[in-house]
Amino acid sequence: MSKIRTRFAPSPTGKMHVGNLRTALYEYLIAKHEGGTFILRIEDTDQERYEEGALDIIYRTMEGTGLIHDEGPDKDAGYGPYVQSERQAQGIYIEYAKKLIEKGAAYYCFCTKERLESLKTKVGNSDIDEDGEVKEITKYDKHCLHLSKEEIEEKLKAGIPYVIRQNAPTEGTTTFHDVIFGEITVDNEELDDMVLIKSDGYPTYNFANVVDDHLMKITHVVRGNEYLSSTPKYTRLYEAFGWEEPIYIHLPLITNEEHKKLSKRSGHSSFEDLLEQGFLAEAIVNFVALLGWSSPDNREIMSLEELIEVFDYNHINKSPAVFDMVKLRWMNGEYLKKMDEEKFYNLALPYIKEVITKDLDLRRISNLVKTRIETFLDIKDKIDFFEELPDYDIAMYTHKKMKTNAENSLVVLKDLLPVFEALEDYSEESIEKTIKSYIQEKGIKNGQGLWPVRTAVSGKQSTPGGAYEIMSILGKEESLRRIRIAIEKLS
RNA sequence: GGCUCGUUGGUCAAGGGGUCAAGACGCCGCCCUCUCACGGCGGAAACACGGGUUCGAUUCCCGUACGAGCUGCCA
Repeated sequence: MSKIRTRFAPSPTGKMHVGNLRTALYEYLIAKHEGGTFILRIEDTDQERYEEGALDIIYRTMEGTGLIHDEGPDKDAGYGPYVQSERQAQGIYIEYAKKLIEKGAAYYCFCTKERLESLKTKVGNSDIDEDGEVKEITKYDKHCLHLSKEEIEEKLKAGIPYVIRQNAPTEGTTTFHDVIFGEITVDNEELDDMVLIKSDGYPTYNFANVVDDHLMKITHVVRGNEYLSSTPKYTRLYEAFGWEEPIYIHLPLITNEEHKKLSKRSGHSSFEDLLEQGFLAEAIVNFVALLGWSSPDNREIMSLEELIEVFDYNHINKSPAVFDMVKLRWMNGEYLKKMDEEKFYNLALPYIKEVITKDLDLRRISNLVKTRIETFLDIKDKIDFFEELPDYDIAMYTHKKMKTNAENSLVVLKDLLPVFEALEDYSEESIEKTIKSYIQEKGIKNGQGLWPVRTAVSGKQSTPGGAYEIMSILGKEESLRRIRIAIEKLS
């Protein structure tokens, strides 16, 4: 079998949707698993939806996720250009559309918007679209198919706007094969004469895709499930051209918690949003890989390299997958825990500096927080007490499991205050030794001694790290100040 | 409405005629422990429903229900 060639073909219309990201990932994995070629093609045939900067987002996402393409606009390997608007300018699509017209598989259509509108039939009020409007269905009536050569010439010459439509058969059936969904057959009666070339001269996605996939020798067409129902039309196109169809791999949808297609507002719709929410690119990629696929050996935490090794597109799921933020958070936490200290520190630093302005050992704070967060955004709430002692309730000193209460705590803190005042060495070890010997001397439990101290210096029920770490990071002066405040509160 | 697809615990997800129906997240409990976390151990929790086929269906077939996608000169 020839070398695998897959392509990622995004439209530069905004952010990188996680569904698109997974498609790109799978295309990359399918190719790389067998040493194939992964191609980036830009599908900018919709001038209206084109957004400035969207191209940058695409490149940045690919780079950030490690999905490095072998061919693309910036790496021409002889199949270029890789940008559809440029291909359009070269007349590629119109050339192929005309070939179809010659074969009778396509035709010029001069119908006006008004006439098309009149073709629409209401479908009943049971079908309401997102805008609350009653849906209408249209099937083009092949009106222009019957125009004579002379009529067409005349209209063309007169400059009447036109589109080129596919001439789909009205009888029989069309069958195609999908790796994941198997054989799918539809009645040709269902096939609409879709537009191939728009009146602005640009090809539609439907047409450009088929032409480019063939011209670029794409072997495996990987795309979302939403294209499943239009695939028969592509099959007719391949047939009309006499081209061999690629292997189809339609991916199950990724949905939100309501089992609906991910929308822009759901907060996790794009890769960039996720980064902003404190997630790591590796974790996002890893997580998204597991939406619709699982490794044969049950591994879940996997690098891109490991994914390449074991990924098998024959074992992709059929059913839609819910994008579960909770599990993503867990996975991100796993990556954070595994990360080496230095790297974590560098990534966490900006978030730490958002809360800590005082001259504290940020490195130690970073280490404290490393195993306790799932995303970088969690850092803030965990370390804010280092910056400033919160105004806490003395009820916190009462803890039945620690066998301690406000009175006991006051005793402990009063006993310890002069000891800490006298203590010169505020290292963790030194503080630990000091408190432990007090505890031993008094014959009390660890908790009875440590709970009051930790509470006093942090003002919080729970903290990353314990009393020694906190005091040591805070330093002598601030620790003493907080203990004095505690004594005052408790007295 | 029509067409197409889907349906294993709350979520991801193995399995695919005979299994006590894996594992992970989350949840709960216990252990560790100065708190929180980490780590360790354990627990609750699923084959949508109805008919077939079969000695035997979660697995195959057909219906039903539910869900989703498509039904654009968007991709």
